[in-house]
Amino acid sequence: MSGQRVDAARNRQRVLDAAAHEHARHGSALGMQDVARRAGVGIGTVYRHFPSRQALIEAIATPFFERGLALARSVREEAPEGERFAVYVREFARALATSGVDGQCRWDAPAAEPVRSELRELIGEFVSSGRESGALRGDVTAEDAFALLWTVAALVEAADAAAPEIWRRHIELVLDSLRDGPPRALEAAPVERAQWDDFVRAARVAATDDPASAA
Amino acid sequence: MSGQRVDAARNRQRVLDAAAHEHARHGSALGMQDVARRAGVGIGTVYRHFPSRQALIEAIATPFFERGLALARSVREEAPEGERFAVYVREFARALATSGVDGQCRWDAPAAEPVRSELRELIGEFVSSGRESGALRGDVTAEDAFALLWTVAALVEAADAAAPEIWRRHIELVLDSLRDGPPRALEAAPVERAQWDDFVRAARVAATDDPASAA
DNA sequence: GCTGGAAACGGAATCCGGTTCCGCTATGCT
DNA sequence: AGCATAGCGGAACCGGATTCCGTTTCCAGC
Repeated sequence: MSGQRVDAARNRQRVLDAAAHEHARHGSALGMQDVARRAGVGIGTVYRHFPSRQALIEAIATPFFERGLALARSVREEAPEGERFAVYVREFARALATSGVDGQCRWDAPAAEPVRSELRELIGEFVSSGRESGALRGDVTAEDAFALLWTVAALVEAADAAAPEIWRRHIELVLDSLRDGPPRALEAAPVERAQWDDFVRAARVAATDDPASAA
Repeated sequence: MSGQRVDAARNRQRVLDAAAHEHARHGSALGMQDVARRAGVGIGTVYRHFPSRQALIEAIATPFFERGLALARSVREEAPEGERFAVYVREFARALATSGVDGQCRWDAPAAEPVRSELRELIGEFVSSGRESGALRGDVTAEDAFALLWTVAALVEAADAAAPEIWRRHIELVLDSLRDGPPRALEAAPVERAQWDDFVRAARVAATDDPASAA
């Protein structure tokens, strides 16, 4: 892997760049032919570096996973013990909403295992420190927190950038369910019916497919 | 639509039956050729009745949506005012887990609009009656309830039948966030790390694709 | 009951996009 | 410079959705 020819390394990078560009436009529906053309290489070359479309997509997604992990690390450094999990969920959602990743390159991709594993550690820490400092209910587990992260990801993904109000409010609501003590008044503004309709519409389009637009 | 030939009506039904059968086996990855063969008709006939694969899948999913709606109606009749939303969420999750529907035929399909619309009405009723009877927090809206349903659906879908403990527990947790008064002790058993791993594995397979198995 | 023509049908042909294959080329080591 | 080989390009292959059109079936009118 280290002893590869310089031109090979250069091409690999070109493909990666081209793929990122295509992915930004067409989501995970990107075409291999298009990637090859944009990278200025043959399709064979694309397949030399990434054995399948799926592998290519995962390769693009990797930086995103790493950013998610880096985010968790910085939350551990900077947020007060009791608030870490809540802060992370909010930041995670924001990152996801702006990242443009979609279902095909979820964080459950096999290649992301080490990242996910470390993230699990961190979430576990957040939960236990939250419990110890009395901010989280005593019966909440790391797995609960993970499940919550999972559902938040699904909601954000469906809403995309279309309707951040939806997931912002929902996050506050469910974070409340983990909090120790009586529920607080929601700070987020209630979601209007019209916003909700936009959300559903956007999710529908995303589910159907994305013939997307140009730019 | 009413004045169609009898053979056409018969064939349409055959296609629908065959498609349901294939869908049970291969999920939304069902093949048009296979459907045609099993129905004993030509592919052209399949396309005459359902203009695209997507349309066919939605047609199969319709009964599921209707069952979801029927479920809501019976909950309205049979559950006490304060409990209706909670009961519905649990039943909805159970139905989803056993229905075999997957992402491709989400309840956001355009064809399901009338069903979804009536469901929205019912959910709205559940929420307001729950609030009035003091079971739900005063600041919870129908849209909050919908968002919760959405996330639960995502979690159940990912977990499939693989790990019901995951979503059962999560549902109790988030229902708590809507409940008025202090959080109760969770009745559901905590999720073991091993169960969680199974869940992630299952979700990963589902996301990758479903080459499924035979039966 | 017979017939004209519209509605349906069947399935070969087409389109499309991912993947494979293999002869050719550029690299870098001796 | 010469050679072994990693790497390249892109035509060919393949599977699956969709289209097209000649043929068949139904049924309303005679």
